[in-house]
Amino acid sequence: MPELPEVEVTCRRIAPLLVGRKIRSVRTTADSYFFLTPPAEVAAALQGRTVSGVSRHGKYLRIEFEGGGCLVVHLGMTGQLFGSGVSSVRLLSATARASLAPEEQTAFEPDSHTHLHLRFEDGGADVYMRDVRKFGKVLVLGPGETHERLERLGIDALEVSGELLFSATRKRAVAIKSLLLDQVVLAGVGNIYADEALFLAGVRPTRRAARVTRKQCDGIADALRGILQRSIETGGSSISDYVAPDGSDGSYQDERRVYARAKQPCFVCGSPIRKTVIGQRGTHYCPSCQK
DNA sequence: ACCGCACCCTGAGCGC
DNA sequence: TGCGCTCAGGGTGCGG
Repeated sequence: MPELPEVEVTCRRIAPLLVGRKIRSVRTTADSYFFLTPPAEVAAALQGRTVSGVSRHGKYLRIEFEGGGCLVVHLGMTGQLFGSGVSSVRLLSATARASLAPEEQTAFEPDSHTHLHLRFEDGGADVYMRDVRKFGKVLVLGPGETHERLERLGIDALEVSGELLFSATRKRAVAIKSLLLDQVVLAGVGNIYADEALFLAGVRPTRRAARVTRKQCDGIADALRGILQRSIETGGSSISDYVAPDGSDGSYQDERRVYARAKQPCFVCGSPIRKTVIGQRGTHYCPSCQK
């Protein structure tokens, strides 16, 4: 489940495969709500364009073109952006990996979930976007054009401060966790990092936002920045049953304190971690450490 | 303006 | 073995 760190790592790894290269042709799947811009228009808009850069805001990626305009990509829950070369192995789903013998794992073949397939004039590695559940999104923006979804995004979560959080929480009746997940307040935080940050800050996720103190807001902001930064450093791994054979993948999953640890002992006090539901999302916390 | 909830999708895991 | 059920969740959009 890609959140800010996973998107940042994807951004850094995909950039060398895109920047400076001219797109020769684009293959897409059939139209679906995955395509905010219809697939035929995406293909037409990308063909012949040269990528000038890749950037990220919150969980959104922008693949920018020389002469203006860009392709906006959101990975949703299961989105993957990767090249046909060395990086493909790490970015395939656990299922796809498990079904392949180790010696076969370098040969990715586009499947029905591969919604974009980019080929380049230089004949080098292809680039794929794959998304099994289609919660991801792609859209094309012309030069200077914007989109409401992007306009509304709050400050990137790596830049969050206690002051910002404090002012955003005033008069808000929602659970503090729901507020952290609100991309209009803060862009990039997802379910895992919200739970982890609230644990580190010692704040119970069900607490109403308006009742969180200024000091606690400072704690949450510090915890968020620290966790996101640390996760990027470790490769931005998300929670998964899969363990990379070579162990070279992101390892943040090994550092989580509460997420997906229901009934297991808290690392600080030993109390069993509790699981509840907030805003349709599984929520994990220590009943003793988080007030 | 704000809040809670249904919904989009597919695969994994479970019980029978 | 295989069916049917439940769960996972980012984000939108609806009704209250």
